[in-house]
Amino acid sequence: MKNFVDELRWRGMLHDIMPGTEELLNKEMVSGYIGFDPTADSLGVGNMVQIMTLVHFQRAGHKPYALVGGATGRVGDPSGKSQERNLLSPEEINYNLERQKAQLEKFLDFGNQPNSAEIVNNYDWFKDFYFLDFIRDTGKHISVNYMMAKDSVKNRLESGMSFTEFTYQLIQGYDFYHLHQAHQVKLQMGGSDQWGNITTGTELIRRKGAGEAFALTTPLIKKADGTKFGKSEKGNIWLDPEKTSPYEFYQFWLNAADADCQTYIKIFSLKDQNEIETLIAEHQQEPHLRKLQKALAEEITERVHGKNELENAIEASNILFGNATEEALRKLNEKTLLAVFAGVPQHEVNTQKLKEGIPIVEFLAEETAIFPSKGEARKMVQGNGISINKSKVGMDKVVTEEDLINRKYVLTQRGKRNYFLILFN
RNA sequence: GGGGAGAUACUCAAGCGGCCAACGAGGACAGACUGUAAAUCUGUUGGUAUUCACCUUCGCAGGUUCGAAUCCUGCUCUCCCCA
Repeated sequence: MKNFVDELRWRGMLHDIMPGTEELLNKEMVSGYIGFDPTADSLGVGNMVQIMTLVHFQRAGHKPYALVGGATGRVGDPSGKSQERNLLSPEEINYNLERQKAQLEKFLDFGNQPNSAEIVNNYDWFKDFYFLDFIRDTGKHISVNYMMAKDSVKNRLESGMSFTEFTYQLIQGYDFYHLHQAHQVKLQMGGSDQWGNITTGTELIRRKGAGEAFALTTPLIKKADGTKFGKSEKGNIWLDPEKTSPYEFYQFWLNAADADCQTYIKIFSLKDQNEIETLIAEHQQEPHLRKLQKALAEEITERVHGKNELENAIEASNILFGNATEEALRKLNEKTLLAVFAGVPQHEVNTQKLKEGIPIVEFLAEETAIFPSKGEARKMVQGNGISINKSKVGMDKVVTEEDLINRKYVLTQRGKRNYFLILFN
């Protein structure tokens, strides 16, 4: 049995740990769980820290439980929230749960080993709970004073919070108790913002005389520039390829800042300590090669989206950012082309107009709405900022049938990074 | 209730009768450099027009004037001081 706590420690994934936890983990196979909140129909990279915690937990020989919050999702966790949350309908929650389950299965081993992962839904044990039973059997053990002392509650006393959210910690606490009784789960893990909720659980277990329970939290990751991890300009980075294309996903990791990717690789990579330390050392020697970002992006993209999608993402990146020429672009078949430019804004133009040829400014401003006005389009062309099919164009450019790729497409670039795929039909 | 100051483009902020599509700063976008980075340098930043030029914009509505962001009147809103 590997030392799980040590593993988290060198990876920088240990924030807080209850006394006795490490001893327990080194003594026997432990069942531990982390809860996931079904407020979105996909997990995002922000959830990956927790997923990886479970992965390392399982790799150390322990038994991971992923709890999806069918019940808690109906209440709303006030931790770290400054406002009361909107409640989702039961249908939305169920849909979200199913999607998240499928994603968890990509990371954890659900086979037939003693320490195979399991997914549980707390709605299963809460759905038949009677309110009176709950407040008698559970509420009796936890005082309001204790609940009020939690940061998640204290921080909201000024702005106000509903009774519903106030009770959240009891519900989550009861989850722990239930898993402790039903599955001998002795450890709950989570982000450091969950410490309060988790200790309500250990407290409940202790007061109900049910035995020992332990807790461990991971730090919340922040980016070096202080902004929130897990978001790009376009918004959240999701694990669902429908919501964030594998290409965008790959790019997200590839674009990580130098300072950040040293933290990330320890958290998100399954490589061992030696290998990671070597990579970091190499990265510091030659940061411009960005070995870390590449290793990180490749490993994670492959795990989440598979080898095929990773290769497509790399290929797309080479075409979009490498020195790919017009020839390389023309060599792509239609399917790859569309895959590469999935997520790029598209415009449709009538093919008839091509017979005459479309002057570049008209093409940019009127036919495709890439620019809102002709003047702006003209200035950008004069400023050497427009490429058609990877080649810079000047004011004399006229778009004709010769420019079509696969007889249907014209790739337009504003600057280096903004692509527009024009579809002729 | 009394007195004062102000409202300018994405934001801040000049301009106070013609030279104003409006100084400057920030932001944004693009170019060079670079690592698909940071920093730096350069350009663009109301619309139409290849040029001349024209149109629309300085809180809103009127007025004075050959000509108004600029002067006058009314209105709306904001801030400050005294009660």
